[in-house]
Amino acid sequence: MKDITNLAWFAHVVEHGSFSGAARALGVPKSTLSRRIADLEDELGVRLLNRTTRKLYLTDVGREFLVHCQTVVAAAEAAEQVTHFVQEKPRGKVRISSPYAISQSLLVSIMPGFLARYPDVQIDLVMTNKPVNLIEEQVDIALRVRSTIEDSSLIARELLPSASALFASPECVTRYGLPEHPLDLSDWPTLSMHYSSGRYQWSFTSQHGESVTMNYQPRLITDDLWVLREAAAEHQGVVSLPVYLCRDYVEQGRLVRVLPEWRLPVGKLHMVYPYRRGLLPAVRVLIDYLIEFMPGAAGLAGLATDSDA
Amino acid sequence: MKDITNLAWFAHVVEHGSFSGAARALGVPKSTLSRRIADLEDELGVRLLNRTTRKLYLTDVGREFLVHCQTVVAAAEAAEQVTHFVQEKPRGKVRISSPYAISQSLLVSIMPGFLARYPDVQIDLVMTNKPVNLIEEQVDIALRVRSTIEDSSLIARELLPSASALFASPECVTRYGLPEHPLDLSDWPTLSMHYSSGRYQWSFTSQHGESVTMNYQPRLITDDLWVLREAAAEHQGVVSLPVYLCRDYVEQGRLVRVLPEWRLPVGKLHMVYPYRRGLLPAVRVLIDYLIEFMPGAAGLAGLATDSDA
DNA sequence: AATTACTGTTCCATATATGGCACAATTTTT
DNA sequence: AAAAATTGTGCCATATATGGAACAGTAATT
Repeated sequence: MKDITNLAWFAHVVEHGSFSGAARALGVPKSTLSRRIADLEDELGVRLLNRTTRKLYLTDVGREFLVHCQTVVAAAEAAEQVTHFVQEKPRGKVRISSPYAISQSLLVSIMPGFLARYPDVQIDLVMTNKPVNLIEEQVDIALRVRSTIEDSSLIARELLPSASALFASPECVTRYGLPEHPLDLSDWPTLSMHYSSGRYQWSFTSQHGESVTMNYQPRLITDDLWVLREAAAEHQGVVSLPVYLCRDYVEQGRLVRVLPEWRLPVGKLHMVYPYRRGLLPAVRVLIDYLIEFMPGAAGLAGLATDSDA
Repeated sequence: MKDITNLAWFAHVVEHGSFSGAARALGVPKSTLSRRIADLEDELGVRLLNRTTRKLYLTDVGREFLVHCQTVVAAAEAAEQVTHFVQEKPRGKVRISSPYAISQSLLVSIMPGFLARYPDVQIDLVMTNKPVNLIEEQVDIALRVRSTIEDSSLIARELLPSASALFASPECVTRYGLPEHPLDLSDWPTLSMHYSSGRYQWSFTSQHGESVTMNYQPRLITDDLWVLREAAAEHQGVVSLPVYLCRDYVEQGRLVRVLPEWRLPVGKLHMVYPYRRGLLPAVRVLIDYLIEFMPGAAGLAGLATDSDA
């Protein structure tokens, strides 16, 4: 079948009872319609309509043929309807990928509000600490903590600064001595998130502008911040963690901030999504919602902002 | 919806799992396929497929959309199937129009053989003595007795000569006197078929080549030959009738041939059908069957051929 | 590690389809 | 009776879509 559109046009011609009428309804020149139906008949080797200059008569074949053509039209309209449906208001599923820590601390606190505001939207929250390929994982939005997002095929929106600092248990500090300078940490056991680069280092900046880069060999590598925090609280070593994650533990005396005068690079919580012309309303409103409410959620969760970094 | 073919192509792309595969299967360049699907997505404002260079991923919308596209494909195939069905062997209905007399004397005798030979063909025999418009009456084949068929949009096949002669009842001949010359009929009551021209005349040719044209005012005008024959047998006057129609009555002594030395123009039984590229097998075989068996049927029915005209 | 094969997309000269017009045929209106 | 309106089709300059080649990216193979 060369051009299925011809089937739909044929159905319209029959239903309007004339080429001219159907042409007007379809917004197509009647000469085109005439030729296309004639082409269709030639291709099929069968006459569908007998024409006088004034009236059309369906052939027997045409009559049976018509039924299926009408099915084509109905199915095509139903197909189009599907796309209208998800476009007229926020509807359907949105897959969002987020690291565990972010999900547990920030997302969970704002999701109820979002779900209440958009009752026809379902959220599929994929929690993972691994870097995700948005297309392969079929994810609409991903949250990432990075200093910069380099992938040009993605749109990146900066949601929050996410300051990190070094933490260790008081017991560790007692055991290894309170460090005054980054190099004092050289014989400390260290913990770290997994980095695919395989290079583990801290880049310190003092309040006077002095820079020190220090390589270290982590005793524990994992891809979950919470695990790292527990390990640190259990005296396993010193670790770089988001400030907001540790605030409670610091207040409880389970962790202390190490080298508070030296800053580590401020990461940023990014939201990334693929560049797409037709972003669905459901995805759009989640993006907007995250932009609007994530900073507030971070405040409630005690996330470090510049002022307390 | 601009081009419904795109829906079918989309379905094929999904089912093959790749543009290249679908392109090969459809016999379409993959560049065309790629562009058409992209156009479709733009037109709908929705992304149907997420592509990597190696794999395709249906979006949620695409998945729902696909169902209807598959319906389109199935319906289009079903439509095409309808046309194949009636083309692969003689099948379906054939409407044939024929004058009453021809139907009753000739067609009925050969129809059983035809119906037996082609069990999947139905014949719709429209008996009428009025001139039929093949298209408006939706007739595939019409039988007509004319000297020539002038309509160029029709294909005319000559089936038989159909000689006519004048007949009257013996009683009439006794009453008005046996005519020796056409002009002897001038005071006879006359009967005639209905002619739309409104001009009633007999054109005689003698065996010596002499021509005489005689106008007359019919006492009875009808459009059925059988009625005319009965009227003549009932002594209502002289009438021009096909020779074969009257043979039985002549043998029974109910009618006699008048002016046997003077011939009337020999009409011809024609079969006409519209010129169509795609003549269905069912129509084709009926045409062929009539050409093959009508002469024999005429012989059995005693239809006048040249030899007995 | 390097090579090969194959993916989907883009480009652009070329081939194809389009659509305004004219036309013959017919119906409706004047 | 004549004129106006409307039908479906054929024509042809023009606009649109096509499809082969090139390309960048990825997976499988060597």
